[in-house]
Amino acid sequence: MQNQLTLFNTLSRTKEKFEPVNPGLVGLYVCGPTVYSDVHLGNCRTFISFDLIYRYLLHLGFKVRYVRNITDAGHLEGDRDEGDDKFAKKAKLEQLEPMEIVQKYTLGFHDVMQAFNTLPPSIEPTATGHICEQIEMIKEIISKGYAYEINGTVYFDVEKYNKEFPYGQLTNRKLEDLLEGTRELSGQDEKRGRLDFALWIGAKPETLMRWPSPWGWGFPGWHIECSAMSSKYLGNTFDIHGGGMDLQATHHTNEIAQSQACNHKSPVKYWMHTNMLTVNGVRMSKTAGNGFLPGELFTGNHPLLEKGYSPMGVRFFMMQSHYRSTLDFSNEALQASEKGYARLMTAIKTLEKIKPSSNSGIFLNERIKACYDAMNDDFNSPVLIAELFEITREINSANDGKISFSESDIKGLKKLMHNFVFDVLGLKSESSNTSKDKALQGVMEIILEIRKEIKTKKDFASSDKLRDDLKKINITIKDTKDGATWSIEE
RNA sequence: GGUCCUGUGGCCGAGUGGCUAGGCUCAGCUCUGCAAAAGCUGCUACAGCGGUUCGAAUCCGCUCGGGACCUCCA
Repeated sequence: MQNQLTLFNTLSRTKEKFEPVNPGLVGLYVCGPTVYSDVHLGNCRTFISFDLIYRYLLHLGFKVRYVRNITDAGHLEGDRDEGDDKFAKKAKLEQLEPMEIVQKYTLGFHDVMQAFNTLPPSIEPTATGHICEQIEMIKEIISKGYAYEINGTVYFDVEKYNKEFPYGQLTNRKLEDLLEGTRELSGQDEKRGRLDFALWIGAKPETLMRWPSPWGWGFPGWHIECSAMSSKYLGNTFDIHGGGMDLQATHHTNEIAQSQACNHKSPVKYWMHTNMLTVNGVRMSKTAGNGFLPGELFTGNHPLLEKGYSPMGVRFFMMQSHYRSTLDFSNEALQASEKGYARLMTAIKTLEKIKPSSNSGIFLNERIKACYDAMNDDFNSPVLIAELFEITREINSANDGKISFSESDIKGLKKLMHNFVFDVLGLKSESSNTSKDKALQGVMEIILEIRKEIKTKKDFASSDKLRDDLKKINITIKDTKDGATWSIEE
C-alpha cells in the first residue's frame, strides 16, 4: 500500500508518486504558528489538513518524524526589516514580558489543536531555542558568499543567488517579474537588492528580544528559523515540507534559497501547500478582520455564527473538502456537515448491533480498495467520505434487514470504519465517559423502561409528553423495533 | 501591471474525454400508535460563446465573473 501513494508537489505542479528519501521513513516539516495572538480558524485548517496527512502516512506504516515549529521571535511586522518584532510590540501593548505572550498563546494553540483532535508533532521546536543553529547557518551562508552584513544586519543576496539557482521556482516566477512587483529602494534602505531579505536583524535600543551574534546584538529573520530547524531535525534533504499557500511565494521561496546557498542541495523533495479558508468568498485573515476564533466557533459567540459548532463537526466539515481547494465557511454548510457527521457516527454504532448472517450481501474488498484509492490520490478525503457514506447506507440497510452481512463482513467493516474514521480522518465520538455521564446513562435507562410500560398500556399521551419534554432539554428519543434509544443533540 | 488558481444542480463539495461522486435541503412513498430515524424514488448540474473530437463539464481559444500571491498572515 505504501507504494501507491501519490501527492501533489508544488515544485513540479503535478501529482507525483511518493517515494521517501529513505524507504519506510518520512520527514515531515510544517510551518507552525507565530504565537503573538490567538490562532484563528485559517491556521487551524492548515494544521488539520496536515494532521490528516500525518495520520495517513502513519496508517500506511511509515515511521514519520513530524516537526512543526513555534515561531516565538524575529517575525517582523513589515517588509522593511526594521522596528520591533511582533512579540515585543504586543508585549508593550499588554505590558507583559515577550515570553509571557509566547507562553500564553502557545498554551492556547495547544488547547485548540487538542480540541480538533490533532496528533501532536514529534518535535515542536521554537525559534528562540535555536538561535545558535540559526547563527551558524547565517555564518555559513555568508562564507559561501550569498549574504552580506550592513550595520549589524545580514541580508541574503537574492540576485547573486539567482545567477546559480532558480530563485522563483516554487511559484514559477522569473526574477525580472518579481522585481517588477517590488517597490523601489528608498533612501532609508540599506540592503543592496530590492528582493534581498534579512537573515539577522541588528537590535535597536528599544528592541526587547535580542541575542548576541557575530554581527552584534540582534534577532533572527523570519525565514531562517525553519531552514535551521528543519535541517537540524530532518537533514539537509527531507521528504515533505508543508504550510499554507500564502507562505509559498515568500517564506518557502526564501527557505529554499537559504538551504541551497548553504548546502547546494534542494532541501525538500515534496512541497505541499494547503488552500485558504474563506468567509463569504473572501480569505479569512487576521488583518481582514473577518476571521473568528476557534472558541467563538465552538460557542457560537460571533455575529457571523447562528450557533455553536462542535470541534468534531468542524473537523468533519474541513475533511469534506480537499486540502488544495478553498473552503468557504457558512452556517448552512456547517450545519449540513454536522448532520452528515452525526449520520456517519450513528452508523458506526449501528454496526455494533447487527447480527451476522450466513451469507454476504456486500463487496467488502471493493469498498476497502475504494477507500485506499481515495486517500492514495493526494489525500482525497472528500472522496473517502463519499465512500464511507455508501457504506453507511449499506449498514443501515443491513440493520433494516434489507441486505445481510456475514460475520467476516461485520468484522471487516468494523475494522474499515475504525481505520478510516478514527485513525485517518481523526474523528472521534464526542461522548465522554465521566461518572456523571454514567449516571445519566442509568437514569435514561430507567426512564425508557417506565415509558415502555406506559406505552404497553397504550397511554400514548403520557409517553409522547415524556418524549416531548426530554426533547426540550435536547434529549431525543427514538422508538425502533428493538425498543427505544436516546441521544443528546448538540 | 506581473504570476497563478477558479466558476459544477436550492446550498456545500468531488471528479474522469464517453459509464450522470457524496453530504445537506425539498417532494412523494415504505415502515411506525404518532414522531423521529432508516430505506426507496424524484429534482440529471457543470458561467457564456466558439473550436478540436465519433463524443467534452472534463482539452484549446475568447468573453464575463470570483479569488490568491507579488507587503505581515496557515
